[in-house]
Amino acid sequence: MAARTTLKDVARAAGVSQMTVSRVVRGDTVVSLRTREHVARVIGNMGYVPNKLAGSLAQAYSNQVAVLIPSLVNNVFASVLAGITEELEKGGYNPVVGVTEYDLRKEEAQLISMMSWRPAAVILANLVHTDRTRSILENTSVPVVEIMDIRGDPIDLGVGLDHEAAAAALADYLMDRGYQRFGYLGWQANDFAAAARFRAFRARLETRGYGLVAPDVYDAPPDLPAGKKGLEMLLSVAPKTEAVAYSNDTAAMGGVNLCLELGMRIPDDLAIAGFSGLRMAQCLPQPLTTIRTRRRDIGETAARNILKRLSGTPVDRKVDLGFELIKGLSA
Amino acid sequence: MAARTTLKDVARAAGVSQMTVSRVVRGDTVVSLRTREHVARVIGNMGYVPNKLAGSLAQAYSNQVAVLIPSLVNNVFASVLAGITEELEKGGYNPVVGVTEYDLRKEEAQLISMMSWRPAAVILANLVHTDRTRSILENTSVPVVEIMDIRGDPIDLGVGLDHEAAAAALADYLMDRGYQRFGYLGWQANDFAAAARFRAFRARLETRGYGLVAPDVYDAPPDLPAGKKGLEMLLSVAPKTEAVAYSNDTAAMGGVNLCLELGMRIPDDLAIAGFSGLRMAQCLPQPLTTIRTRRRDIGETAARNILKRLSGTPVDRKVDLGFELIKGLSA
DNA sequence: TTGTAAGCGTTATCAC
DNA sequence: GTGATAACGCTTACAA
Repeated sequence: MAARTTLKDVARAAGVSQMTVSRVVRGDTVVSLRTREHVARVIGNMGYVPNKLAGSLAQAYSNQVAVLIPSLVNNVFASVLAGITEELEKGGYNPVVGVTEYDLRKEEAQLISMMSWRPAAVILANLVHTDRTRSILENTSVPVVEIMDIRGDPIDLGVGLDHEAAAAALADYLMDRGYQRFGYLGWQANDFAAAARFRAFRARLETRGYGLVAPDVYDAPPDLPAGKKGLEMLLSVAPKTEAVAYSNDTAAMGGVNLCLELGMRIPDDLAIAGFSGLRMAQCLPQPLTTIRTRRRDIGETAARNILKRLSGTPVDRKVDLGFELIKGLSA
Repeated sequence: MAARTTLKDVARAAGVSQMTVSRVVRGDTVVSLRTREHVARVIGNMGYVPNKLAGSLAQAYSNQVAVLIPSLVNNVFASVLAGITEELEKGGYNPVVGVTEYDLRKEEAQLISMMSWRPAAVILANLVHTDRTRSILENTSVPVVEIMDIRGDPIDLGVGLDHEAAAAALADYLMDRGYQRFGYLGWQANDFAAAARFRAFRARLETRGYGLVAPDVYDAPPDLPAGKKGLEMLLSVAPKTEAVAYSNDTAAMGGVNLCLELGMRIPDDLAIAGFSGLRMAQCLPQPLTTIRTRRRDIGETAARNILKRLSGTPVDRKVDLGFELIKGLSA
């Protein structure tokens, strides 16, 4: 495409004005059918591609939606993003993805960078941000959706679940099952939702007179090998642990694996619980006891609410998609 | 941000021209230190955010790189994307991600949409595209990198591995181990790299007088449950199968799981092999026999080559990152 | 139904 | 060093 063909080129070739071509491109029906067809043909021949840079500049807004998520490798956010993408496309919007790596500074930097593209809306995770980030979001005129955790007050819109309630429900379930010596293995110290779960889990144990024998939180990606290694270390410190709660299903699968290798019986020798409700973890010989969250739904709902808001439809300020305790065979 | 502050506003407030402010924003050192500091202060106070729409329009190119990948949920592409993102950021570029769902029509639509944002470069998967897609890519003046499979001729740049060679290597290994009755379980009929592996695997068996007892290819996401179910069906058709090659590690883990449940010994009753070399699959009680690919590296290299090309440095047209046979305990 | 003119907020270019 | 001016390619508002 040596010299890009522009509206002007098409207009000249079609013998009409730029505006008429512009109208045809955008499907404006005020243009007579005759000219519309004529221009459309010329456009096809010339391989004209509209320049949205110019279009959005003229319109003050783009059809891009800024999406800031902590991690792409984490299956949870991959699902959320899939939901966002699918739903956004229905409205003709495209997600522009930024990865924050659970780092609020990076979130801020990414947001600033994205705002300069004049997105039509912003989606980001959790309710905790830097002051600068908050200030930008509070002052923007475009819709902002904070997803995942909804305990607290969203800046504009919120979609997710109550992570503390979820963790408490799991703690209750485990205590009801009769376990007494609990361990906790968490990852990604900057994952605020996970941190909230950890605190709530521990607090719930304490309200009923129990406590954590050995809590450990690592600042690393919560993958299967990590879950294995974490449990190894925990057991070396507190070998009498009866039940271990993981911050994450994938890591919990690592724990299951270690037990298999050491010949420990689950849940008799050690009970294991996860968080997320990944399909994968339900395929273990003993399906994992865990909390199922509606990840994809969170993404879809966030996107849908943006579309609603952009079209002027009233939207619920906060949407709680809830969670579900999966009573597996691992605890 | 009721009325956005623009370059003009800042200029007025600082008592200089727009151009001077523009220079300061971009870190142009021709501006005297005095004015630079002064203007920087004013910018800070006013909370000015540059409008890249306008900037890129004026410059004819943006700092966005279009990235078209088949799937986000698939861990392989999540890693590739992570590599791309990290490396691109070093050069001040941002990825704009489009998901094609292994559908060439969607790839085409996404590409057209992205080209209208005047990206600085394009990254997409595989060498197979629609005619229209090819034509757009052949005619663009920006760098284009086709990743994953490199057997064949890239339009511009290519980074990946030879999937057929990898599949053949795996077939050889399995035959050398003495297996004779092979099954194959693949997913995502439109995944061209996977399809190439399937053909190559079968072809290699045939050159040595073997063949597939039961090949099955499903058009669904290759997750763990799918791998389990696929194997169930395969064994019901061909119970005497000795070794099953999976198109994908995650699905292979499903197969391992089924064996555990059925009490089948691996690899004595059934040998299982995967593809990708996910860390997760190496944490099974019996590490999976598989082919390790350098996913993250592919992303990094693709991005690095774009940066090189954009800065005028010569670049290898095709980069083969190779693969590695992991001799696990599952086959 | 179609066209004209004036921006949108930057940057390149060339004076000063 | 700094500034005026003309693009960049489109859309809005209004005129014909």
